[in-house]
Amino acid sequence: MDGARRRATIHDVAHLAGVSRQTVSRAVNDKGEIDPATKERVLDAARRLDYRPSRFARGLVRKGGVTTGLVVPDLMNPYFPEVAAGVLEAAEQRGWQVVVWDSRTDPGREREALDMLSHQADAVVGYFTDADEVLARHLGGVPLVLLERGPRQTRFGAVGIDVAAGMERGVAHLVAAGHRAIGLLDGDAGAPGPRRVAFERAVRRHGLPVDESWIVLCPEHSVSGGGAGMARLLARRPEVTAVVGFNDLIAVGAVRAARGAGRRVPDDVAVLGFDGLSLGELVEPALSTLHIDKRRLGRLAVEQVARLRAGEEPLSGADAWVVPELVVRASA
Amino acid sequence: MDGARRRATIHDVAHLAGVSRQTVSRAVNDKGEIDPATKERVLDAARRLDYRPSRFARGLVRKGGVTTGLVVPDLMNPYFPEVAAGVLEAAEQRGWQVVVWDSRTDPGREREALDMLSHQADAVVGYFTDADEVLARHLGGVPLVLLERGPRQTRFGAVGIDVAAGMERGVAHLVAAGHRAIGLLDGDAGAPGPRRVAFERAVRRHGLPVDESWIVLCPEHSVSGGGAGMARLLARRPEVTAVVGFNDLIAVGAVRAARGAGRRVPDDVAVLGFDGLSLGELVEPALSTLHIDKRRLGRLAVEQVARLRAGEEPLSGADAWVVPELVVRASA
DNA sequence: TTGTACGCGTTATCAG
DNA sequence: CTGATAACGCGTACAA
Repeated sequence: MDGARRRATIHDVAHLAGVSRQTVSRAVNDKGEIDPATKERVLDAARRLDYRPSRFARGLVRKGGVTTGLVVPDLMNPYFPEVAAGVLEAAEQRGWQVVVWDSRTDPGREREALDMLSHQADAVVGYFTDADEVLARHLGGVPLVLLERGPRQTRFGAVGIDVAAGMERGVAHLVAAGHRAIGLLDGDAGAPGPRRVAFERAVRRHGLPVDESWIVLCPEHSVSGGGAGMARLLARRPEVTAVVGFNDLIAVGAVRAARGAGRRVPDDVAVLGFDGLSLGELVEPALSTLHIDKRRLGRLAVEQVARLRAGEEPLSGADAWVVPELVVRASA
Repeated sequence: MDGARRRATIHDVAHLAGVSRQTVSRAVNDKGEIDPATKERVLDAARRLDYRPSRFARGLVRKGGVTTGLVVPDLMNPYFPEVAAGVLEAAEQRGWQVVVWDSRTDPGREREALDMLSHQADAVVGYFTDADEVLARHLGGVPLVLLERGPRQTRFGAVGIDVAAGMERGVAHLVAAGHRAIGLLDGDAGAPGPRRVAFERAVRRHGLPVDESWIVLCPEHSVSGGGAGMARLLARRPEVTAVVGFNDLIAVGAVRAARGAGRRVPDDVAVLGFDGLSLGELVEPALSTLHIDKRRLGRLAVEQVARLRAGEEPLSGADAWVVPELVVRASA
């Protein structure tokens, strides 16, 4: 009839039903202490006016529930729905709700998300690339928990992944299998990320060669991005006999590119992923990978938020730190 | 120092800074009309008290932003993150935020989600199995848009998938390829769902046999669920030469089960999925499928919500109806 | 059983 | 530039 009209308030309902606002409140909230007849009359009026209590007014007086924001870089990458599932699970247990933002791996959009969430949420957890300083500026004091950042790297809450330990295991596995020419399909642009640093260290420790010629950047973090990266690596370092991918998607792309270039996997070149997506079991050959417990990551993040809010000591050490586990399948 | 203390209000800040609440408001909201010196003093006090404006109080007076709830059955199924991405995208464009719930395909949890969201959200979109009546009871008048329900099937808003048209195309393709013994790996328990109904109709139209012996139920909607279903179908109808899966995950499971049983795909048995997951391109053989534009589905749902809220006529016909597109790859 | 009066935390209006 | 005062919409003692 008229969609642009202001929404009905409790007052309107009271007026229409010929009662006081208090009575309306009782009827709507299904309290006792009200005559069934009037209650029906009130409810009817409410229905006719399409009345719904304002969640703001209600939250104001009832000390409304907790809302936390979740910022992920890319919902279409199967990795992130899994950590999101962990966050949702833990949040729900506490009766919290979570509003989700996809930043599309764009620092600008990450900041926009913060601007929004710092107003609408009681806490934020997510993936951010900016430095603490700039994050703080967009945060307005809202508690923040950074995903996949070491606790020593930020003054905010954090839940990390022990990339170094994972990479160590992965490289050791490859070396044990006899590989001496190992490449990295990296995903971190700009400064060397944890994976690259850990990779170089691990490879060096085994007395193998490493320099930037063994490392190619895959800005895409996708199967096709991995394919492109692998092609470049193959061109630059034809003698390569094993590669580890920044994540499973990239690794899968590497497998396909290797095969496309006429190499057998794992016989000619072994491929190791870093994620543990269930997708890895489905491809041919099945992907060996450093499996990360993503759900746990999400749950831990929520727990950190809870501690921050309570003013408790944040989780630390092994409790706020998930370590990748080597899963050997066919590809390596 | 003390986490359980009540949060500081604007009043506390005003008191500490020795100004009025109004001045605090001006400082915090970065309005003009305030002396830089006092502003700094106020901001300092706010910082010291860890003051953050109540989003409820603010929403109350400022006519707060729109929040919509999104309820999905299973975030770990790659299908749903994609529709979620569509919802988030469209919502963000309108400046709305969306709170996400995973119902784990449990009607009971779907209702819980409604109970919660009907209080905290201005609208809800999602997957629900209950009948209109019971949904309405948990909805308290909040606008609802049902995902993947025909507009004629509900009194709420809806965005549908033209399963019949899709299935028609799929079965036609199989028949054209010479298949005469076609099975269905269904996913809808209880009453026959749209896929099953459409399947039976399409197969019959081509003069082929159908009865429940050709149809097996996969309650799991996963790769392993599909595998189990395929195994049963193979046992019951060894002569089967083609199957269509309820979704791509189930179809992938079917492929693996078929191979495990010594059948070649697609030579001995063709497999057709129903989803269009990008995962389908990665498996071996690549999965033929009825591709659904899931992002669009999500975007349309948000658009429906917008119309509902504006009191406009909801989208209908082709505009609220996404039709699956046959993508032929290797598996069929 | 029903109504009155007040407070929740913030912003807007209008004086000063 | 700053400060009273009045909403915003609802819940809850307390009184009738």
